[in-house]
Amino acid sequence: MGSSIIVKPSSVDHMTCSDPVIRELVEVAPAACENKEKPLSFLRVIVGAGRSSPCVVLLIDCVLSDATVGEALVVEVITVVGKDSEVVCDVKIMGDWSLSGFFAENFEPSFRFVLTVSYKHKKWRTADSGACFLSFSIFHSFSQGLSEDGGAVHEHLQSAPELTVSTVAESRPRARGGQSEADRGETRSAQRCGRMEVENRRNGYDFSKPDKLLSSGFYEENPLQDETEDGGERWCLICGDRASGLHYGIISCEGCKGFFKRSICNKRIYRCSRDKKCQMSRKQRNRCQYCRLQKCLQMGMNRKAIREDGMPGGRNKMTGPVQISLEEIERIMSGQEFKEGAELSVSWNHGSPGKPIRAGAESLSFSTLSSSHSVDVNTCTPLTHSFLMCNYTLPPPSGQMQTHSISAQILQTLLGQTLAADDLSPLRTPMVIEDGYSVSQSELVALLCRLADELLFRQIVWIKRLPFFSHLSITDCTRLLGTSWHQLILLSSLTVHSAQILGDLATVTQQFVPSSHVLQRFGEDAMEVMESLNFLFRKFPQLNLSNEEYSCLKTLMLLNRDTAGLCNTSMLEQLSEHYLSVCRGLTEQLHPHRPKRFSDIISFLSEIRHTSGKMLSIPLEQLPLLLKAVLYSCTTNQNPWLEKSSAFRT
Amino acid sequence: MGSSIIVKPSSVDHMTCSDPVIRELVEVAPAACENKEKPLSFLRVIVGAGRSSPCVVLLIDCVLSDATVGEALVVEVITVVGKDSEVVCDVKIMGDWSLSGFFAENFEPSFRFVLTVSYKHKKWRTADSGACFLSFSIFHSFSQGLSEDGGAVHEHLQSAPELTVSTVAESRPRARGGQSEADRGETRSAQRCGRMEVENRRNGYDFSKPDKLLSSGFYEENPLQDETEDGGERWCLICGDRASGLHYGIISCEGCKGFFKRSICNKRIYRCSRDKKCQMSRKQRNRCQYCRLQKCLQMGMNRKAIREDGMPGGRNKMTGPVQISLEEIERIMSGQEFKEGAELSVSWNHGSPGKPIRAGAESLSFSTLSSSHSVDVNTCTPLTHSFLMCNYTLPPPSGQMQTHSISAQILQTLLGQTLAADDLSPLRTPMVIEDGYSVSQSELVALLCRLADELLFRQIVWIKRLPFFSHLSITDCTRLLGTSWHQLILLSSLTVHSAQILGDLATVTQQFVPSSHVLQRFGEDAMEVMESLNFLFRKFPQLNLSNEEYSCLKTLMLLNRDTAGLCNTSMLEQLSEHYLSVCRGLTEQLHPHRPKRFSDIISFLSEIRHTSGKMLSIPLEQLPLLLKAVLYSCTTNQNPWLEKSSAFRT
DNA sequence: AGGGGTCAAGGCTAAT
DNA sequence: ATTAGCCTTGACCCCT
Ligand SMILES: [Zn+2]
Ligand SMILES: [Zn+2]
Ligand SMILES: [Zn+2]
Ligand SMILES: [Zn+2]
Repeated sequence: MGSSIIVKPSSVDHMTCSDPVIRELVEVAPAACENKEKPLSFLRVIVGAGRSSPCVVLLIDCVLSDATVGEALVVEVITVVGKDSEVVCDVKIMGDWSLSGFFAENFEPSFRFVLTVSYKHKKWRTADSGACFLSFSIFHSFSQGLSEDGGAVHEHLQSAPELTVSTVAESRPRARGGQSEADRGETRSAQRCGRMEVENRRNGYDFSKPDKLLSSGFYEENPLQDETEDGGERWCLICGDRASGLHYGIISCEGCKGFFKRSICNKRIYRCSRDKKCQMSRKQRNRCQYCRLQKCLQMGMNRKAIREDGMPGGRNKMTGPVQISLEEIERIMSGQEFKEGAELSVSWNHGSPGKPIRAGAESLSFSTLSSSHSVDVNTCTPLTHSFLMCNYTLPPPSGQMQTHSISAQILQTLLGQTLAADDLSPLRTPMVIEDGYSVSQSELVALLCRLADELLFRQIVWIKRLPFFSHLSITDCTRLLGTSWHQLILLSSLTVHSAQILGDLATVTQQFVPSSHVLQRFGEDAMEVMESLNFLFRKFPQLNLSNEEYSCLKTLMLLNRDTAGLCNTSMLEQLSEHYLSVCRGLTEQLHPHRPKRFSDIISFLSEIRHTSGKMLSIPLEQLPLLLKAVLYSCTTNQNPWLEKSSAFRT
Repeated sequence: MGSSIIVKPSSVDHMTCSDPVIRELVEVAPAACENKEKPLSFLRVIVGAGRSSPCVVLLIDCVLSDATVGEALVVEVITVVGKDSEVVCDVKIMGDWSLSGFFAENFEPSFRFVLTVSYKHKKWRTADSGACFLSFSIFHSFSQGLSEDGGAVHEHLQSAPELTVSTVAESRPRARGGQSEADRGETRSAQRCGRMEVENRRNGYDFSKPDKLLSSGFYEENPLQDETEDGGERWCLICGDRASGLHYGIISCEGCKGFFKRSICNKRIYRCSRDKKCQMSRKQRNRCQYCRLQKCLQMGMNRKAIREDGMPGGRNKMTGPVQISLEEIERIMSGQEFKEGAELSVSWNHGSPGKPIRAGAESLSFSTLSSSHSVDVNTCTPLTHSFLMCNYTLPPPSGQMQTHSISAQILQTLLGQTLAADDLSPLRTPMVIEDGYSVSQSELVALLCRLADELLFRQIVWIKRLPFFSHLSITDCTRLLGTSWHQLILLSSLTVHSAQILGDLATVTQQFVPSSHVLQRFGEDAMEVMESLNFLFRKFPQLNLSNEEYSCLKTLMLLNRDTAGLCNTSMLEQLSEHYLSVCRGLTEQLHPHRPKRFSDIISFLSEIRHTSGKMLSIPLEQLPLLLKAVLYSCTTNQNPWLEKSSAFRT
């Protein structure tokens, strides 16, 4: 019979919390010994981070019957996105295998792979992994190493129980290492239908019950991914109920679909009896029609997807989600719909109340901008670098007379490109829970990790879209990102995504009750970070940053001069100075009566850098409590950021 | 600049209502004078009828700049079907050009052509005309000349306004003749994109909006046509929506395709909440599933084309349309489907209610027929003509004992061939309109012309398939057809196509509101024809003609002894007598208890001849009202032909 | 080219 | 009257 061993990736202590990727095993070679023991009965792949450089490591966790440690298991990896080469490599059973140089060489924020495993003259192939996204942990360990002692994530991992316990299929030899979990009914039934299931997930979050808190959301929504659903379900972006697919452009449930249809078709006008901030959930959604329709529009439901002729069936040609401005939403909600082209919203200085930057104001009209305001670019650093001159056919700033047109040009080229690079749409990571659902520590950790992953993904995509990206080396890009990723994420959370953070995420954290263990360990560092975040979430939005200022700031953060080991420092410094000048110009143009505004912004930039750096040293297990405290403080007693109070407007 | 003249085909007063054929002009010779005025800026070809013989005349309507009347315009015609010769001919600008002897020489019901035009050292070529079908007008003027004064069609044409006004492309010289319609925005834009458009269509029907009432339907559906789509589209035989091709044997839309698939696969049983006569259109088709499936089956959708294995095999030419009986349809619809072979339907004497002859009973089983009934061929005129003996290996009627087998033989040869010659499938001319669409006079005229064209086409095809066709001279054939075409068309309308006439066409006519002008001119002749048609549409179906009787009758009509100028009169007379005998035998065999039935049938034959002859003298513009009145009368107050009332059965 | 499948449209209707 | 689960539909897609 032979003994079976369980291969643990326990040697990999630098691995953090990306989800284990596990797929159905497809036997490639004909099964020679059909009913006998399968030599390889279980295999899962865990996507980890490299130890010495920010790269992807695939950890192969498998169960082999009749094997001895050190035996050769041939693993062939075919990455579909990223490196397109087919690599054959001998892997020791207890080893890991790194997608050598992945990301560090191509700056791809996502990839997919197929593994072919040979062992004892048999061959298996895993199903396509689907889209895998870089985990923020790839940078986390580095940034930690640079700043603090680096034990935080490790510690969290150590506390996760039975990370690698796995069971053997039908033949069921005695399982070693950890209690025998193979006796559970679900495991057996899962195996019977030919799928492998993971018994214990990282962070202890039970991914097999996605209807509780989270689903794959961002991970599965990406166009990269194909139909490898694996029981994954979608959740309504409006109320968090089980979604039945895309409706009017966004993932939503039958209820919200029908509600939106009825509201728009019948031109219904609702009224909120409270403060137009009613929370949406499965149970609560019917309490306020006004807020429900508001959220439908905020989340991007597209009125154009409603058929005029009422013919069912068929497919719409071009109906994605539509991001419209708050004023536009208000206008629709109040029935003041008028002429065509109202969908094109201009996101600032239109008497717009509240927060001009937020998910949903993507379509900014530059012509409006450049004709009503002019930024004096002559005070900006002159652009001398070739790509700034050639690629965008920018005329040289040769005199005072052309200020206006040059300003428009620049806005439409460099700043415009920079602004357009950013994805201002709402975060896809589901942050909606059922009414009274109690959120556990591990669930909240998982949610935060996912949020961080999505935010990181967006930053990488943004960088790749920046007008100067192609002029940077991948090495420099990686270095810049390695230094600034947490700053960029925090800045995004404070601005574009603040509504979701202070709204949906805050709601989730309120349903989390920290354990006494966590409470006891909440230390000085965490307190300090809490204070800083509190300050930032309360004060930063008061700046009322425009989208353009935000773009400049984020670029400035990326182009951090403190980053070590850069090659093309001169260009980066020039760029940095240029964006600084543009930002100053914009600020002074938009708020001429507030001379201190620009220096305030720069101070905030510094504060964000400092705070995000300190956050890295906070153990992951403390973050749920930390966030709960911050978000509670910022959303309960008079919160000016979610109100449209004019007291804080200039 | 030179003056431009507009060439009118105004001298052609014998032209009737075929659609103008107009195609994009393709310049063959390199454009020597690019930006200058084009010598030939507009050309359209109108297919007309010859004056002195039933043949096709191509009328060239063109605009020439800098030309004088009488100048030579060389037109080369390449007919693709029909005469394959290339003819070069000098054409005076104001002349017409006749496809000399076309049809009179080859009896082809359709043709296509390419024109090459030379003028002032430049050369153009029109795009392939696509399939052109003989218009019934080719015979109409002759039949008129034979019977009445012949002014009817002419009169209609005169009332059509600005038949030949055409505009000049880009250069736009002053247009002469009729008000300048070139100022209309659509015309200009149409010209801008390089296509020639006709401003005023014959009959005033706007062919550029095919979704309104009619489309090319029958014209473009013919296999003669290749991929010269030229905006030509196909239309669902069930609902009139835009078709996406052949599905389950017939031209149909995606919706009806999917509906049929789901209905059959899931063995759905529907119920009609009304009278099982719900009209089908794009808008209405979803109102009654029962009637939709019924029409799918009526129109010939083939359940065998649905794959049981689920494999998406496409190239299956074995699955054409299937015509099944009403009972069979009812059985399918009610879910009483049982064993195999039910598809083979016998269309008579099965206790079949209503009308055994109708579009949809093509697959008649002769074996069943010959074994259960025997027609005494010894009472028939003996067949002596050679082709009846040789071509079909018919044993001579040598004794009484073989009556049975001879009968079967004859049925399978002469009568069988005659029956098989006819195309019993539904008419392809679209007769489905949107719900509340109001049909105009000119639209209805155009529809009736198209119907007549298609019915004539079918008669020509039928004649060419008749067992004795190859033994007739083309001259005789043409003469026979010239005498009987309207009789054949009316007979078809009363029998095979009565369901479509009394159904779809009746519906269209109900949407037509005649003008006071038309109402006032509705004279005595029209009243008389109306009475006759009323009688025929009400009484003729009560005969319950079988397909075989119908075939005999139609052949008898064709072989009219009154036709003048025939060559081979002896054979024709013998054939006529033979078919008369066969018909009498069939009638007595099938209805032994109704001795007067045969003479009734012959009386009807006479009545049909009389009525169709009188119809020729009715001005075309009176036909919409006439048809509306007849069809309204026949479909509203108790109509036994569309019901399955057993009161009228034998 | 014409099968089958997909999945967001609209429709229906019992609960509320 | 509103809601939402479930059903029907059909334009577009992939497959052979
Ligand atoms: Zn919802
Ligand atoms: Zn509300
Ligand atoms: Zn249809
Ligand atoms: Zn019906």
